[in-house]
Amino acid sequence: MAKKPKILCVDDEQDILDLLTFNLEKEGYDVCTALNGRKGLEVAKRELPDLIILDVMMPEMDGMETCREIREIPALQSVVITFLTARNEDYSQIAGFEAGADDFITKPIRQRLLISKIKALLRRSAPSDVKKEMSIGGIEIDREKYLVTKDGVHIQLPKKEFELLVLLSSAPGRVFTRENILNSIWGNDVIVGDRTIDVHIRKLREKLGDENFKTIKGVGYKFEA
Amino acid sequence: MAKKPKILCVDDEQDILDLLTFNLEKEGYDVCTALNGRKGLEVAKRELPDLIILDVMMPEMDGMETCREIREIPALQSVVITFLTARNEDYSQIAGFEAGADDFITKPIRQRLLISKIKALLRRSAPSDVKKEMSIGGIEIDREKYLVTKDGVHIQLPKKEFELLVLLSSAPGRVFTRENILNSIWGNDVIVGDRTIDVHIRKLREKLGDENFKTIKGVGYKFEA
DNA sequence: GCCTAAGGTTAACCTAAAGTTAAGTTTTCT
DNA sequence: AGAAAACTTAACTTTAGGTTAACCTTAGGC
Repeated sequence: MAKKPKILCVDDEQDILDLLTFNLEKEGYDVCTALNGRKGLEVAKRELPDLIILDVMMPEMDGMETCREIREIPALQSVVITFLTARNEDYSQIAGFEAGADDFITKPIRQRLLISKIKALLRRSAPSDVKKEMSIGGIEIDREKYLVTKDGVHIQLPKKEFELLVLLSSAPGRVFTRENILNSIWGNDVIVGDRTIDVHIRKLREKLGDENFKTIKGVGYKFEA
Repeated sequence: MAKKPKILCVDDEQDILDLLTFNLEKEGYDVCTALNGRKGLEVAKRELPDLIILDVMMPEMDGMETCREIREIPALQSVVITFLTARNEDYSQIAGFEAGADDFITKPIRQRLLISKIKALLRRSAPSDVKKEMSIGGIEIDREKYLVTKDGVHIQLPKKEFELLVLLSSAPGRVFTRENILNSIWGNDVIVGDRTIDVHIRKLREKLGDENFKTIKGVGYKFEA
């Protein structure tokens, strides 16, 4: 079997954390916890869990805010986040989905339902193991050092170009649609013209070789060796 | 932009269907409806929607049963299904997840919440798409990479041809009618001549081998190894 | 075995999408 | 503040690929 999925639970009540931990560990998940939003963010960065359960109501930094900040972190972009809310808080669900939540669990927690939901959510999400450095076809990319080397020569790329390269190279061969690209580099809300992407692609092609960046007309772009 | 996502709503109350249709169409979705489970199954087979909203309580064939039967159909295995339930029916949610549901929407329907949920579900399901690669009779199809390999040789197919191949190969051996094909690749509203499909089929036969694409005269086409 | 309708073939045409360039704008750095 | 670098936009060109129309072939009912 694959590695145990890791779940981070964030709630300000220790009782709830215990309850979640007990039930989730019984199901074979690897559980970690945090008592508030800020700590949750820290733990999330360190542990890179597969799923995060966030209480909406927390002192200091609430679930919404935590969720938004988590979504800012590139390594956690694809993590599944579900909120924990009191029943009948529909209005908060709307804001929640907009903050980047994937689902909601209502209190009081029904154990069987909790497990079913978690399973359904994890079933849908793909495993995400991202390496810090990579080398494909003479091109080396070091995401942490913000450095690109082609045939042994360092190339300093501007931010947007670098982000685009990182995105495309995160799954070599995979096609990213313009929508994909806009969402992950510019964010859902920012609107930039379509030609902007082309221009950045052009720059990359100029600097790193035409042949590595393929256009799939009507679909998007992909990076290949 | 990508093709409009297609949503099938199944409920025995016309009022609810109208409400759903109105709200979803306003958001730019392609909506179709059915008044009971059995009809829902029929429409689902014909239209191959991206998401299905099923009322749990329906005469004749209830939501659970419909859901189970939908999951039996290969072409619909990865469709997102959400149930429509009365509030406080948690017990039915457990059974629902086990029947293959992805989420629940509670009545009375809150419009903003409905839309948020639908968006979140479609967003989540889009990239996963369950199986990304498949291999039938020497032909490998990788949806992510938008890449087809025949006997070890990469073949780059144009968008429409690729979509057609993906559709036909999603249920090898099954016959897709021209109507099926038009509905799922071009969408309900777009109208293209009949010969257009033939031309794309021809291209596929040229590139991937005549023998794999069978014509059933008067009915449609099927893909076989 | 003929006739008809469904399907096959081809090449010309058309269009939406991507490429290109240069001119603004914004940001960053000294 | 001023200059340089990065980013975005706009206007224009190019092109892949989608569609069509006109004609040809074939299956299968009679």
